[in-house]
Amino acid sequence: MQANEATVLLVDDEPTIVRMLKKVLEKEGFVHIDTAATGEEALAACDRRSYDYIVLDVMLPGQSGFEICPKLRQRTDAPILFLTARSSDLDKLSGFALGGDDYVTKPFNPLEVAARIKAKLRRVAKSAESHATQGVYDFGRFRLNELSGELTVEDRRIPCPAQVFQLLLFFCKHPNRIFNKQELYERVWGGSGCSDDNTVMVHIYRIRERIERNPAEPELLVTVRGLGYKLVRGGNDDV
Amino acid sequence: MQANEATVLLVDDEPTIVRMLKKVLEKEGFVHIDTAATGEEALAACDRRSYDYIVLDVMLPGQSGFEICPKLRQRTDAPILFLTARSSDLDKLSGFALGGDDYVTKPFNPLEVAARIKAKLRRVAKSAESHATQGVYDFGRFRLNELSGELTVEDRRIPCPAQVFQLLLFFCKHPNRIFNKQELYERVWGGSGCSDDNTVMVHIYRIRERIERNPAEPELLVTVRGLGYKLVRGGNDDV
DNA sequence: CGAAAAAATTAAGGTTGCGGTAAGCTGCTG
DNA sequence: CAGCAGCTTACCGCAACCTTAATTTTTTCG
Repeated sequence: MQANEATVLLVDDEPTIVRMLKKVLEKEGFVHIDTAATGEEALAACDRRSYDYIVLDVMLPGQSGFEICPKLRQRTDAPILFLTARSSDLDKLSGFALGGDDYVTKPFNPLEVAARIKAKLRRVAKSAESHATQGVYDFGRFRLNELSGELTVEDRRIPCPAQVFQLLLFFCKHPNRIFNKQELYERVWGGSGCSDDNTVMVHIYRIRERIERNPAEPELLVTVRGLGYKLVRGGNDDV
Repeated sequence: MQANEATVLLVDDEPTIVRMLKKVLEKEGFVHIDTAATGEEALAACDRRSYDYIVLDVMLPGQSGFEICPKLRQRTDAPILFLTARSSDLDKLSGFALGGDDYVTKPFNPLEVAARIKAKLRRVAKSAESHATQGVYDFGRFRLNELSGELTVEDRRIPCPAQVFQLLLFFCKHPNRIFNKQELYERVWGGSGCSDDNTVMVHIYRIRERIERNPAEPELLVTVRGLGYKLVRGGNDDV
């Protein structure tokens, strides 16, 4: 993905910052840049179209960036970069539990932001090219082949029943993104009936006992208390 | 297959997308590119001539891409690449059901699409080449000759009725890939009528009693409960 | 052209593994 | 310390699957 094709959304309530950042990004080759001043505007923008990258200020009027982030995640898989004013905000970013992919503290160097966006987009494009093609999802420790329906953990074929497979496949298609039980039930089981949290939970467990080194301390399919679960893709991320 | 020989069909109702994609593909060396704005047009185009690759938007006026795909499959074996707008559509592509071979989410990089098409065509060309002994599928224990319609198991000619032969041939053409009963019925029998799972199942059994050492414990044509059936082939895979 | 043979489909019964449910337990969190 | 969210285990019913058999359709051949 090149800068001149990517669409970027800037979310910040301070016009000066937005203006400056937009200017720099444009100079750096980005042409599709939208802006939003509040979290609500950002959500609306994401409903309207789909972005390749989102820059999100933490301090926003109304709902904070932290509150908005999970809601954005329901709408898009795009990488999110947090702008934080105080370094204490950083504490809350531990493990990027909210689904963020990067962060920068104010005051920041706009060129650095541009560079990070470019780097991430390059990486996404590359991985999209190598993976997904042929429906093979490789997470290092385990590998899932969508077409042959095979799960391989540490080079060993592990039997995987249909429903477990479907759920794991869903996570593989949306790595690093948090889903709560309702969402999972709706999107994997097919929506219809009222969701059964427990059913989802049991299947989460069935995935873990297959792919985790120690199911009691998940490293791949981690739970984010109060928000849901996410499949973390480690490896090639230089934050 | 080279880009300058392949014929490609683009199906999308948004003229801007079609125009852009066509332009990029032409720049990438493709010369035979047709376009269609609806599923109906696409079907008509496939009746008129045969394509090497089809790019199919999911969101189409009238019948959706998902609905069109099986009907295209009755007319052609060409690889189909789905363009999906929302990532939730992706869920429906589990197992690339419906006969799709690849997918890309909007907004997409047209160069990536071009690259995928080229890669697939290269792969198809290569596998067609390696199967220099045309229409002969050798699975070690058994061998199927498409042209002469002969099935040989452990060097013994085994009589094989038409429908059984067709189904086995289909599996041979797509080794290691899972198909459920509906898919099999649509793609081997010719879709139209509502699929009869039982018919497929009986024919699976007919195949097994011919090629398996012990039909009760299939090793070649295995069932993946809840997902479907697949013909396993040890070693080299070109899915 | 009609009867017999083969093949395809439909039907029926038996088996099993999976998926959902529930229930008890653990450990955060306020 | 109480309450709640999540973990873990075990169990049971059902649906997916297999297999055989009957019936219909197609093909073959006298």
